[in-house]
Amino acid sequence: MATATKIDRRTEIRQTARKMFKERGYAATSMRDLAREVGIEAASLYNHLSSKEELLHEMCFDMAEQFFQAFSVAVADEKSPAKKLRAAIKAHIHVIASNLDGSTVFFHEWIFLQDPELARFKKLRSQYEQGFRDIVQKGVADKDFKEVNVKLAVFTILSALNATYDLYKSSEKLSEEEIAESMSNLLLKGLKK
Amino acid sequence: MATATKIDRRTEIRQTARKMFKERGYAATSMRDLAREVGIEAASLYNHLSSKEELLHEMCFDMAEQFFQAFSVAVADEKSPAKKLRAAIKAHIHVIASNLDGSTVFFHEWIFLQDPELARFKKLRSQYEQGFRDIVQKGVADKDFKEVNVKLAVFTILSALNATYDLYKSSEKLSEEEIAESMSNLLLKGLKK
DNA sequence: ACCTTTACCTAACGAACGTTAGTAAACAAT
DNA sequence: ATTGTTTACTAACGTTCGTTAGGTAAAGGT
Repeated sequence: MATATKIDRRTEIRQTARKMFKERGYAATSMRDLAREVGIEAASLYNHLSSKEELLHEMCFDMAEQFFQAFSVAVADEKSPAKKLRAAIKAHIHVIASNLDGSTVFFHEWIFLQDPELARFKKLRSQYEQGFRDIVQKGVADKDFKEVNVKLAVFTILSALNATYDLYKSSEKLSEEEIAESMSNLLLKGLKK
Repeated sequence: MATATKIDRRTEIRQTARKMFKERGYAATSMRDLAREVGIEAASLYNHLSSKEELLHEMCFDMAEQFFQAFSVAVADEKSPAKKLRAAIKAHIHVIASNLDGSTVFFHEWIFLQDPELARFKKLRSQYEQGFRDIVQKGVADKDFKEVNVKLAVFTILSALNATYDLYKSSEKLSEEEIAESMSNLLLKGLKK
């Protein structure tokens, strides 16, 4: 059982760390805070991890991978830019909804990464955004979308999507599908009749 | 000149603090870091402020006031919900563009406020959001807007707007007016032709 | 039965934290 | 000329930080 126990503790520590980094932020969460929450001494944490920053690093890059994975699967099935965009939006929201703590850390705490990884992280982010821009660009080229500023449009879309983790802590009972549907409609068809 | 010098230092400290809280976050900015940037000793800061948290507190509530002020001025001039919304969007973006450091702190660092002020801050935020919801609600009632989920629509709009501070550090030469115009169009008329 | 590994502990490291006390110099007001 | 205020300093306070060293007891494999 040694291995199984270890994996459980490992997972528990990472889960707890995600929740605490989300709630108080990376810089304001101490290893002693984390240890207390897990129920062991701070020094004992180091049997399961090599540094505080490693925790953050893992969270950020794990989420990045999930976003990439979900995007490429979602987009592959669709033909038109509009459908691709809707699918990408839905996939993005799904990843957030399935990883509320992790995605919050991903969006807010990546600034505390140190520079070889920080640069790699930024590059991944911009690649991901490029995927959205390619879809919108194609839509404009096809005369299916208006002649918008593509960068700004994608910025607007992703900014709205990236805030959706906030929706799940309110008392409103909105499902993932409702959120994705409403946001897609608003962004594609607008508020005006 | 004693008074003038004091005001200058006071202002300089607060300006520098805004910039540093924005760049590294409140928790990761130490009073010694701040003092070094200003060019004095950490202890000397306390001639110009009473605590680190006071700095954050001032920044957050000063920005809140600016958002409220700009909103009410902008909305007062307009009649239709669509025009009110466009004006509110423009005003909101203007406040951000005129206070890039302060607004970033306002959006990201308010979690570090302590509880009497934290609660007050949250209430102010939700009042501000209600202003937007009232406009959209009116638009729906007037059959000028689609029958959207009002809370979700405003959430989407404000999430997009609140991220715009990010646009000014990119190399793109987008003016405030372009940003406000493009975002308003996208949110009101949508991406699809 | 012995040896290794795992998972925790206590103790401690040097560094950094926010903040206070006490003081000296510069300047303004009387 | 004197007094009081402002702005800075050095020194230090008690606390907390991330992390390491070294030890112990139990479990697992051979």
